[in-house]
Amino acid sequence: MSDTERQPGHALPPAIFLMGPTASGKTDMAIALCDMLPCDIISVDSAMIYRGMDIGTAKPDAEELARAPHRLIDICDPAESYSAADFRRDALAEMADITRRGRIPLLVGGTMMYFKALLHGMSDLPSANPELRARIEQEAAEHGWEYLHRELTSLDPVAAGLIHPNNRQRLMRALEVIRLTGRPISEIWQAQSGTSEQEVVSGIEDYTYFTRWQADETPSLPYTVFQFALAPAERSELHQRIGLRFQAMLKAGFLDEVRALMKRGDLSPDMPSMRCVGYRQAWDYLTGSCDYQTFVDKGVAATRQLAKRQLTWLRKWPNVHWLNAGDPQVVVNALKKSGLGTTFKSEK
RNA sequence: GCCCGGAUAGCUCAGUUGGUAGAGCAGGGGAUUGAAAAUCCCCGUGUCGGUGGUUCGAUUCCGCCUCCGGGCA
Repeated sequence: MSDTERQPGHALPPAIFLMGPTASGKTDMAIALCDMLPCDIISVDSAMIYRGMDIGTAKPDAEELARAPHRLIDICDPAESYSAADFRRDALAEMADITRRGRIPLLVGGTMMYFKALLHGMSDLPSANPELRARIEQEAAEHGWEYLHRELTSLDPVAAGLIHPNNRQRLMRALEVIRLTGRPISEIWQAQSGTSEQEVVSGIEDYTYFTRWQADETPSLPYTVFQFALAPAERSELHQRIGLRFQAMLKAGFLDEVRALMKRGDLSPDMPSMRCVGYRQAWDYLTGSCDYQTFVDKGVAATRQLAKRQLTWLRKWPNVHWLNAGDPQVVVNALKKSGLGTTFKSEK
């Protein structure tokens, strides 16, 4: 957490985070903000990255996208997978591009892991290796997952202590990293330091007017970040919105969308895309594993559970300005109060 | 009208050979380093339908009542 390579005298360019649980109204607010501030939207959403997954991900429609283009949506085929590290790389590039044009990156979404990766960076670790993972699965089938956890205990006791034996996904990842690098993953975590994105923002040093209001102090992201969380004050209100939105998705043809994806024939329910909330439950219904009402109930419940996990992230998130109404003027006022937002040349 | 089942946690149900009860789901809290809308951890007091009786003690046994299934008329 050292703040070494930042040159004094050069203020960092601004960026806005608009975070919040699913169905809290982030997209509407972001689009409204685009009419009030010189900002461009980057989506921070691990589901909207997929092409052909529009209704179930509550992706903005064509008209909204024409009004307020979103970067980092529709960048993957549903058969592909994408990672937090991929997101960090792509988002940094988009932020640099937007900043270079004299505009403000507005990062909007609910994938908190992506926000965290962007803000704090990630250790230099190898990416997923499907062949190795298949081999580890095979070993688990032969000896059991407890055996693999014991193996991790002997190779990397620190990581083994942090990873619950039942958490196969993380257990597998820890073993994967050890086998790929020969080093314990916990050692690499500890070795993490600020990485070198200085070059990413080179050429944009003319932002001298903002204060450090709610600025994130971590050195890893070379921007002054203004962070907002949008969520209703009452959980019950969010639940209500989730229920209504799920019904609206059904009316809009969500099941047809999933049928079309299934018809391709190359997608399977264990792929990240098909594990998304709603899609997983629709898959079960369309393959006859449950009845319609069960599908609806499970889909709504899964959405509520997602929102709960997103709120768990947000509750402890430092430097967040909480909003419980979808009024974009509140954001603009908060930015103005900080000194930002008045000096931009409106060049729409 | 008669007979047989049910009635226990928000829901579906298990259980107590009589000593006031526990699973799954839902819900709540938490973790989160290349799958993160993922994955995982923790959290279960509820007039055991009502009312009389037997009993030291009844949610459990017996009677009656109410409601819900199913069957016979």
